[in-house]
Amino acid sequence: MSLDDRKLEVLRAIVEDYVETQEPVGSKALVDRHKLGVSPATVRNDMAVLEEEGYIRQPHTSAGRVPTDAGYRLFVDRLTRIKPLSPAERRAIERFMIGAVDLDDVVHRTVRLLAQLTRQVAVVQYPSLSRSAVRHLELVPISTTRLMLVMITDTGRVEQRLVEMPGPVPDRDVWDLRRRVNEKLAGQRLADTPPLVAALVDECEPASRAAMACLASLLLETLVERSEERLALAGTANLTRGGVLDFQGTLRPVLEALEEEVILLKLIGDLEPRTTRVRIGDENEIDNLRSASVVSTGYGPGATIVGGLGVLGPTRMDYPGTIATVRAVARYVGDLLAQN
Amino acid sequence: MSLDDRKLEVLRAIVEDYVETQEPVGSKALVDRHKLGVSPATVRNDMAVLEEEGYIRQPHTSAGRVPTDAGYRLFVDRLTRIKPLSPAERRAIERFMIGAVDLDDVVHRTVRLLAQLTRQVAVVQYPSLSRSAVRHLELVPISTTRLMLVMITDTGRVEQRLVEMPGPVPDRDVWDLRRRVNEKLAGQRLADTPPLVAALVDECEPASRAAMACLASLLLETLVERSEERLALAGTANLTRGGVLDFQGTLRPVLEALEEEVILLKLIGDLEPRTTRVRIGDENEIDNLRSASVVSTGYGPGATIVGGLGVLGPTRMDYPGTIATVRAVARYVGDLLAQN
DNA sequence: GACTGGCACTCTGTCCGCGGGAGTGCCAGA
DNA sequence: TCTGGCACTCCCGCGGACAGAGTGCCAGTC
Repeated sequence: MSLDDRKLEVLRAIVEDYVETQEPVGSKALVDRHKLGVSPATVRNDMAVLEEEGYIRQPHTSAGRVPTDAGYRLFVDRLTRIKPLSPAERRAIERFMIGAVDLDDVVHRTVRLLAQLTRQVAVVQYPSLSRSAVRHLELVPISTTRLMLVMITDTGRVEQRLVEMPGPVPDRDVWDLRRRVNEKLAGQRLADTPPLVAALVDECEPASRAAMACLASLLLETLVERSEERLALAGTANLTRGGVLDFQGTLRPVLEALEEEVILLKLIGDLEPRTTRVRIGDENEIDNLRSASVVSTGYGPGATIVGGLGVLGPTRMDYPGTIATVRAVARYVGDLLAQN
Repeated sequence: MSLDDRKLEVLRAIVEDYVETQEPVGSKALVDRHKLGVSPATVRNDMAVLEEEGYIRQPHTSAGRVPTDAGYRLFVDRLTRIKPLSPAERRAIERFMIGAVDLDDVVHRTVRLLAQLTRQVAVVQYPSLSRSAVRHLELVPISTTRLMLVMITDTGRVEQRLVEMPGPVPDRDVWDLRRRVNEKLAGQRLADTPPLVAALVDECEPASRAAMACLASLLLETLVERSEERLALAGTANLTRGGVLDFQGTLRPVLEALEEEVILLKLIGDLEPRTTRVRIGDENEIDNLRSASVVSTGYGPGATIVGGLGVLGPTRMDYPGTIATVRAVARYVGDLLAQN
């Protein structure tokens, strides 16, 4: 056998109460707070089964029960009632995001908004270069042998890199380079550019080939291969809510993980379209985050995904609320990007 | 009377021991560890005086002594022996900074380096726009009525902003605008530009005046007035070292302060040239940081200062070491910038 | 067969009292 | 002016006692 409806209901009640009170919940308290229609003794029997199945556990004999990671997982998968955003939250989103002037601004506002609404740590990835298309490439002479390469993408990102040329480059040549590069690459997705860049060099007359090769290698190396990802973080102070009880005593490992961009990108940079991913405790591959949960999703204009965003908090988290908020914010940001 | 040499020596010993052990230090331990040449009883008398003068205090009767903020202040002002960097530290700086490819890279490496060397929270301000000069302004058409304005400064910063033009702007006009703007502004410090920008509009023939006015107002508003400052942060995990004893129990207020760019800028954005500023505990204007100390200094190529950097940690901090490191890193970054 | 009330049991958190230890302040003497 | 000695104060850690919360189990009921 496995779990009948009432046992699931008991699990839900335990999760909900524990998330709220942060204290192990006992059978008595449970029947008091929830209309389960049965006596504490019955609930105790159900709890024993739930514990045997690994969904809840006792911190110690004769304490109340606490959900395990598996318990949260079941809760999220099967017991979550979709919780619509409150009007106040909707208004907060609008108010926060209105008047954003550029991409940087959008990303920063978004991450703060997320942190504030969910009362957790928020992470927002900038639109990924590899998923963006080149809008324009600009070459600006800095000195006789140095050019600044500025790339503007259709998602609004602006990336720049200094190019050390093999020799002096007269203005005329700069114009020429700029024209060729743009003709070839403008409108192309960055992921598709490598062969085009190679072709650019091949098609070059010998005179300017050296310069073009230099430019091309830089383009490939720094803008495509290293495919620079950026992200913004906010709300670390929220980690200190609820005492140091969450995160088993120390924030240390969590703070350390949050400093590593690579880790954060792994967390929110999952690419499945239109789904919200929830990683609970041990499901996280990163050891430092074994006591944390991450809710993340992709965002982008229309149906395409250009980047990820999400929040991180204790496993003891309001999953329905957090999931709803993350989704809503992602949708809003997507719409904002679509307006460009 | 006030403090003779031996009393100062006692204070120094107390500070040094307390910083190291994080425990109140008593008279006995003091004479054991330091060659003071007097007995514990004598030291006790000196301690009584130091306490009366407000430089040390007892957590409770019959405990050892702990330096007060004033004690640290005196220590920093009068008792700090300059501590040269270890060869290992010098090597770490070199190794860390070598191969930085652009300004973003330099700033990020710097902030991580600082955090690692001092084992504290590090903050680095990007070169301030208002202290930079315009190297080049670029206008890139995004759509018929939208331009992307890209500004490159002599400190390597690249800022961009979307400009919504009053009407369609043909390519010819874009060239014209770009030429005029650059002729007028290139080479000027940003702080000096407002009258020049105004002049730009005045000198414009009526046909393109509307467009220029639009561009000008954006330039003024976002690039000069709002004088956008950026900064980088690293090492927050270091706040958790030494238990939660530092910061009187909760990291909360400190983490909150670190989220506010405005606050951080106030902390490290002090402009006096070539000095290192130390703010100890209560000397901080920000309430949330009353239990923290900040060591900051300016950096820049040659003698000019273009930005600030510093570290934040518990008042119980190794001041001589931290000051030396902050200075050394600032000098190194300055040299790096000068090479451009 | 499923549910319930009752009861004994277990474990935690807390309060209390009690030394041991560290450190001080003071005083008399060198 | 410094020092050794001494009494005093206060923290800290330990063990025991106790109340409270919660459980597991069992016998009884529908």
